Amino acid sequence: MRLDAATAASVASTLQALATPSRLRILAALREGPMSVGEIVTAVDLEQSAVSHQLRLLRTMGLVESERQGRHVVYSLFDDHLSALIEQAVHHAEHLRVGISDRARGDSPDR
Amino acid sequence: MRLDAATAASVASTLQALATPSRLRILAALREGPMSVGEIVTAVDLEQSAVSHQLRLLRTMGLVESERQGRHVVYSLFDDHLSALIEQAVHHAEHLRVGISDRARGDSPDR
DNA sequence: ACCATACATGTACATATGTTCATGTGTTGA
DNA sequence: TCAACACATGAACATATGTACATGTATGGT
Repeated sequence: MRLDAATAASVASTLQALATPSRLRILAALREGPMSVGEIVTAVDLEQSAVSHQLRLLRTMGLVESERQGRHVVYSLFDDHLSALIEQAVHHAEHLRVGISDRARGDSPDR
Repeated sequence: MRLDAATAASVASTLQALATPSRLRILAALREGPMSVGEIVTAVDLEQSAVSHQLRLLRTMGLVESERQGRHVVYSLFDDHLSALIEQAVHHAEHLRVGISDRARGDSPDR
């Protein structure tokens, strides 16, 4: 499979959206169903500001949608393809982690 | 699906390896089979130094393996799971690109 | 009208990341 | 042994990225 530069850039930018702990947790949580920002904040344990910034990014990239409900804004995954991609990515990535020297920062829970 | 911080960090770091155009192209090329560094350089059109650096990263993360053959060093994907992950990631990511405002990073618009 | 709630946005900043340039290391052939 | 080839590595650098802090905006209750 050879990817031309444009396709690679496009796909990479989408993958980039899944490639950070905070966004991955947000997206994984949203797989359970639509959630308000407040619920997401609780689910991922980040500052509200940080969550909003990441949601904005995900929204700009078309991975999530938002809808106002009263004072709340409810976010949801764009579609089932994304949900499937997340599930498989997590599944495969965890599988790949078997017996890895992993000196790359896959740790440090705090921050 | 709720991911704890440690799992999210771990999976995210793996996904990060796929989330850059250069590495994605390298990995996609390697899906066709083992290749020497020189062949990879030709395939992805990057400087040899840049390719070596990325290969080193991929190797440290356990995504690729290398074997010396004469003056050449031949790289290959770690296993079929990775190959499958790449294929699906590309496939899904391209599908997600349909009708997206995609104001993020360099790519061609379709709207 | 006022205020609390819920979320968004601007700014700043420390850190991470990818590439290039220069140089080092290992291997083959003459 | 020497030269070229193939690749790795170190350093420097510009840029991208994620977060916190401060503040702005919209909604609902009283």
